[in-house]
Amino acid sequence: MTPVDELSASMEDYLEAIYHIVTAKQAARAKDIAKRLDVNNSSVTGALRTLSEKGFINYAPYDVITLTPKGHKHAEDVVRRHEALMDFFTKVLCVDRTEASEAACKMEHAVSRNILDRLIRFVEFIEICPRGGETLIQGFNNHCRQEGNFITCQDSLARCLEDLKQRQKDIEGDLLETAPLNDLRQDQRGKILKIKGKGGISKKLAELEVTPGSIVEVIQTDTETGALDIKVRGYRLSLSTEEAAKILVERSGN
Amino acid sequence: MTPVDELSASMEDYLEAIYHIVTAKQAARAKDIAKRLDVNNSSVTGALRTLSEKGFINYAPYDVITLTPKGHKHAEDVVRRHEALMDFFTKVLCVDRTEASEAACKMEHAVSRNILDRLIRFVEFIEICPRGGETLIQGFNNHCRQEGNFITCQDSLARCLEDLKQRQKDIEGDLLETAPLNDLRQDQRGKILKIKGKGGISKKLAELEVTPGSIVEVIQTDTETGALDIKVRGYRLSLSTEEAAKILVERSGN
DNA sequence: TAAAAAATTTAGGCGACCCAAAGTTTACCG
DNA sequence: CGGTAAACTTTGGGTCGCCTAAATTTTTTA
Ligand SMILES: [Mn+2]
Ligand SMILES: [Mn+2]
Ligand SMILES: [Mn+2]
Ligand SMILES: [Mn+2]
Repeated sequence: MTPVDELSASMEDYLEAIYHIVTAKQAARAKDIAKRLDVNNSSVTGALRTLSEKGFINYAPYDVITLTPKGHKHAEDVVRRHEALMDFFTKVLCVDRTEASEAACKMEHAVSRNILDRLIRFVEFIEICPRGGETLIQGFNNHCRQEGNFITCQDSLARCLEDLKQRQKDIEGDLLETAPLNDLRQDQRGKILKIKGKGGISKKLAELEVTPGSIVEVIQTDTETGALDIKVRGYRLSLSTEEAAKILVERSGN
Repeated sequence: MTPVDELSASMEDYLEAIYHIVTAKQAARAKDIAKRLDVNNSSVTGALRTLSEKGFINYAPYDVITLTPKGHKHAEDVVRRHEALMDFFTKVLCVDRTEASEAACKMEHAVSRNILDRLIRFVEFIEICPRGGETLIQGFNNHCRQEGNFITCQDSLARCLEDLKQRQKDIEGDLLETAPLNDLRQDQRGKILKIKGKGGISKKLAELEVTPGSIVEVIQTDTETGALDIKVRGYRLSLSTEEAAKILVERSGN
């Protein structure tokens, strides 16, 4: 049998499914899982027993299913891999979401820690680098489609220069500003300049290798409490206003 | 049982191993395969039977193993996937070769046709695009390593502009020239400008979706016959001098 | 509250892998 | 030619993931 802390690809998919169902509703039932993964009910029971034996889920026959802390953590990791691959496929390679998600769900079990990390950083970099961004992706798309009426290196270079100069103008007009993270609104992004303090959130971010230069995206804001859901380096985090205030970012011009 | 034309991940690995062994020596023996894949001899026998039944290899008990045309074709496809992922990991993500190869060999079985295609084109694009290339990758590496002394968007953009201008100068001095593919030497690359003729090589390239704009790399040249081994869109091809002469490329400044 | 319906589990089976140990075949040498 | 070592195959046994059919439990409904 596989070691108690490890999961086969199939078991990871079950765990992932449970995670999504538990997030949407309160708890998962075997039937939901079977439907989501398109497998037979009895297959689910078998998987549940395995996951339960290994301590990933709370499960008793006929009872409702929830994740243990260990299971939750592992599920989040699977989801992170899934989303990271998905982001790369959709944002960089311009593959449509359905196909990207299917491929991601197969590949997520085979990607190594380190390569995943580089991939996340690469997408981040392409999105934020002045020579990357939208226009690079556009250029890539043209490159893919070009049939005859392509451009020479020289022309291509000239165009790139044009493009960057234009962007410089845009940015100068826009005057990028520095702001605490809690000033950002939903869907805005920023580049981390500084993380104040030593313990608490600062430590946590350091553990995740979130450093100045990393890109943060605000996923959601709670208008009442001011709490933020952010995504950084592939991780989804929730921050209180106080915590967010400690993070200084340069607003991304977008 | 899986359909007769399809192979499981495991069987693909066996096929891949056989391909490499057959390429190196004349034919493969069960023992070589077992050693290469680090599995038990008896597992190899089982795999050989399966591959033989499905028509991928020529195999008789106690005899030497070779690939059928069908097997050769499928093996080349597996290798193409392996190399494409490997290229992306090493050239773009800067992962070291050993790790890249391991990861590629796991992921190669999960990557979809379309995504593989986009990936190959992306690597090609990054290598050839003026705003991509070496300096972009360097920028990416800096982005990964930066701890505190990172750059703001504005500075970053200025640097990029500098870099592109410099490159423009380099290119102007170098004056890129147009040449038939057979003029390129080993390890040189070029961007396809035009493919002359209708049938033969032209048709074959069209089938592989090799079009003007695609990047060709010369892997090896035969000084006697002038034949070329090239790599284009992830495919390895052998061309005679006459065939190569029909392909007009713009020399890559590298 | 008892029967019907729905959900879940159990039992049994299959295919794809893999391994250890035991048995065969082959190649080669004195 | 016989003996032997190396290479190879077969046998038997185990895991994993999935399925169907049948049994069991829970929930709904009349
Ligand atoms: Mn998956
Ligand atoms: Mn997934
Ligand atoms: Mn492989
Ligand atoms: Mn491989």
